[in-house]
Amino acid sequence: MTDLTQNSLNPSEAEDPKRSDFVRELVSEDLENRRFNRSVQTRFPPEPNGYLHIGHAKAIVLDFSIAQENGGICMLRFDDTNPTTEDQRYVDAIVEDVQWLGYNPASINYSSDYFEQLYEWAELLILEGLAYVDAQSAEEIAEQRGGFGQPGIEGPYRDRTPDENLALFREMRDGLHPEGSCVLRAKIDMQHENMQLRDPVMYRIRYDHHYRTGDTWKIYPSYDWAHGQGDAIEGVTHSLCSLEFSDNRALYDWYLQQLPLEGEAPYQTEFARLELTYTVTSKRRLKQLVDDGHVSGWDDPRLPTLRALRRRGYPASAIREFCSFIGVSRTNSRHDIELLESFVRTELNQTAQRRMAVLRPLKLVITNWPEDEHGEPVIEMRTLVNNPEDDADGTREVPFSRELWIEQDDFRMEPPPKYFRLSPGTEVRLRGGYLVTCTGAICDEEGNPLEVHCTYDPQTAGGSAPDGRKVKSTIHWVAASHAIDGSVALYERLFKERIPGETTGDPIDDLDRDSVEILRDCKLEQSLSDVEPNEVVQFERIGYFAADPVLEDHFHRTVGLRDEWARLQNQR
RNA sequence: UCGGGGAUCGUUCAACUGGCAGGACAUCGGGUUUUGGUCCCGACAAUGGAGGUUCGAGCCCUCCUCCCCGAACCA
Repeated sequence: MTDLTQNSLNPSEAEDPKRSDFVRELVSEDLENRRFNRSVQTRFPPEPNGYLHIGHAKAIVLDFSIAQENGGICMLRFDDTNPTTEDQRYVDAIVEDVQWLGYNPASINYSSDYFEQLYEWAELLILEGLAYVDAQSAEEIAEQRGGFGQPGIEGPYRDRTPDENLALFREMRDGLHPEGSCVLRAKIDMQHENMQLRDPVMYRIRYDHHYRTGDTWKIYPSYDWAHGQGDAIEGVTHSLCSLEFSDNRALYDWYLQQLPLEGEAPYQTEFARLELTYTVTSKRRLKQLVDDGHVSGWDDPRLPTLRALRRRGYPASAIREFCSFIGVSRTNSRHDIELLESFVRTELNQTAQRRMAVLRPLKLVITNWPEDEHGEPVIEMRTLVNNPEDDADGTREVPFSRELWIEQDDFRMEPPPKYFRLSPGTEVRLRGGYLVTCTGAICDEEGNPLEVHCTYDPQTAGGSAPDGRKVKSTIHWVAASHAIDGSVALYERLFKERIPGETTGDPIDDLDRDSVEILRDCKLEQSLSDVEPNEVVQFERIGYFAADPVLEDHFHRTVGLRDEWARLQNQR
């Protein structure tokens, strides 16, 4: 189960300094001109045939914030006009994801609830001679539609009488015609330069079971015949969608003009969808990754789906902030994934509690550490700050003793230039513990360190020296006697290329086959066993990690900390 | 080929609709620091091209170039 409770909007988001964009400008103009006699209404209209991803988040944030900023409402509407591909489980998942993102739709609607109304309106168009039943094959219809620069031609059934059409259409509804045998088409203009207006299909016959209407219907409305009408029925004012629907706008308007609607009709505005570097956001590509087993499922943390980002530890607020920051335009663009990550870091830096975890352990022994009366090493409790960015998070007690685990990366037998961490003869701080000086190390035959030896300065409890001397590095540690064993999943980008598939046309070719690394012998600070499922903590000096919702002591790397040392090394 | 959109620092979003091209991320440099984190300071860097109008053009006009979308009984 996923925790969906902690997603109220930040106050800072509500009073977001008004950034203007062309959509908001349109809305304010409409408000000034009193175009609508109803409040601003928007809707997020997914088709329940897949899972929501970061691209949808942009649309969701836009739809909801436009409404919120103007005292209006935003609804969730499932555009479920295709029984072949849609399913209730997608509805459930989408509702959950929208909620997790932090939004409560004013209502949850379904295009399928309008099937009856849509059907009546279709008969109306037929009666007015604006729609006809075409008994040609899909291929024939496509052929007659013409092409870019070539006008279409009118088919043989175009001039049937309204009565004939009505009878035929009712037969279609009643299941008297096989699938694919005929369609209802709007009678517009086969020569129109906009192909969308070349007698578009309004209804097709499908004998599939619809997940909501069951077997009630044998005919299903097309997207265009359902969408604008759904908007109108619901009272939508501003119908926002992505750029590829630009050409559909004329049809959207045409349909609404033919119908006896009250009040000003909604109108459609298109904007550029969100693309990100090093990932894909298309239902088809995502489905392929899942179906072909390139990832473990729709919530594989390497995916850009909302459930994956959630599992990975991305805060909903960071996604929201990111989406409103990037704004909205009509330019095809691809944002750096780093920008999203920087929003995640900014949020998590403020909110995530700090803990110590050693991912690749190396034993460190403090040779002059005292023993108790039984000859056992003393266990000393050290007090560590939970979050330097937020005093309210308080402190915790962490055991410290003679034998500790430290990160393999934090010791070098022969330190490279600029290496500030432990090496023979150097002194470092064990965070919140003591200053220790390395006296040497036991190595295997190949020279790999097995155990590092240090002496500690008893005067430096807490980590500062009374004489004021400085050390160049602070490293994290976990007491060997109290460490819990855990595992960690380190994620890299799923794709090696900035624009997956750019060169070959197939993103799969750019898949990084090693995009996840599981570390199984990690040593975790005791308190890490208390972390709630999906909670994100910072492993000091490493990154942000989300507790797996089911696996014990397993963490997913949300995002790493910026790493100056790694950058230095890459420079050479 | 026709129709519809688009083009501003490396990436993106701005520029009060004709008045010194700004921010964020990234990069580079510096400072602070018990996280090589955070924070702070600084630097780099752009109006696709050619004409025209204007005192003045990213913005207006003309031509050109390049990119995206459109010929499902998908959405």
